[in-house]
Amino acid sequence: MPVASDEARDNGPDRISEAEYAVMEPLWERSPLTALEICEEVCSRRDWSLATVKTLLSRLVAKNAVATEPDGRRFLYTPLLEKDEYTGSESRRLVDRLFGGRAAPLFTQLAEAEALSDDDLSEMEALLKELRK
Amino acid sequence: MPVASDEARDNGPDRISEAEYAVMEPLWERSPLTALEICEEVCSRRDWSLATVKTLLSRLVAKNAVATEPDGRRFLYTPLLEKDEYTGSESRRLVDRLFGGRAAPLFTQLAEAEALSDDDLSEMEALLKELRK
DNA sequence: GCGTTCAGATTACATCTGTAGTCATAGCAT
DNA sequence: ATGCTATGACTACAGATGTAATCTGAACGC
Repeated sequence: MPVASDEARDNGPDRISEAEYAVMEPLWERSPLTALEICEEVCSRRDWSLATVKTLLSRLVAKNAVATEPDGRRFLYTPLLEKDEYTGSESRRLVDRLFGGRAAPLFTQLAEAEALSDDDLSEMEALLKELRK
Repeated sequence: MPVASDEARDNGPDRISEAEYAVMEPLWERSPLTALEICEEVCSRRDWSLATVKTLLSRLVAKNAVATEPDGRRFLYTPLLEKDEYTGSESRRLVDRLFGGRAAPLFTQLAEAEALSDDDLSEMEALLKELRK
């Protein structure tokens, strides 16, 4: 039986790296998944070997970002860190670091980079209206 | 006379790290600056030694993000990478990586994280109106 | 039962980052 | 001229990250 690492003491949530994020994505789509299933999702896209995915998974477990559940001889992996939690904190970090915590300049920046589609504009208008209620 | 590193071959602009970014900030405020002047700006804030700033500066030079100009026995440093260039590409990266290139979900995310001040909302309204013209 | 195989665990190793310390040298002060 | 000093260059080194290869042991096939 695979032994769940006795470490992974409840430390605050560590930051997860870009490669690790790529491994989280399939888990956020659907979980639990096995290492192999995750590899099927990402290995071709990123040109990784299964071993790489396994390494990243154990680091994620060490960081308390995913949980393992034994299933026969292997593990099923489930995210502990929610996607929104992650994207939220990363977004916040960016805004804090680059724009002094103000969100508006970020969107100005994106507008200048022509990174705002018409759909984006409509959705943001709607959301703004909502927030203003 | 200080010898400009013969490296720094014209490679595309490398990514700059968080610590390096901290060194760029004073340069974006005002330039050129000496290493010491930069240290005066950031060393206390980040609790760094002058040596650290110098290391970061040489890495930035190697990455073609700042230029040096000899001034007697020392260097004057000037940014080559513009602040907008940097914040723009970082913002874009985030949106691409975390939100599939769509800006609206980022906005939603920030709203949910209560990272939007009233000022932000007003500015965003103005920005949207402007873009819609 | 017993070997094969497939999982996770362990180890590897180069690069990047954060954070300095030390070396070498060009100028300045005397 | 000459030694002191300020400055960039070089060196250091631990931890994070990207990217695996190898080891070890349990499970399945026969």
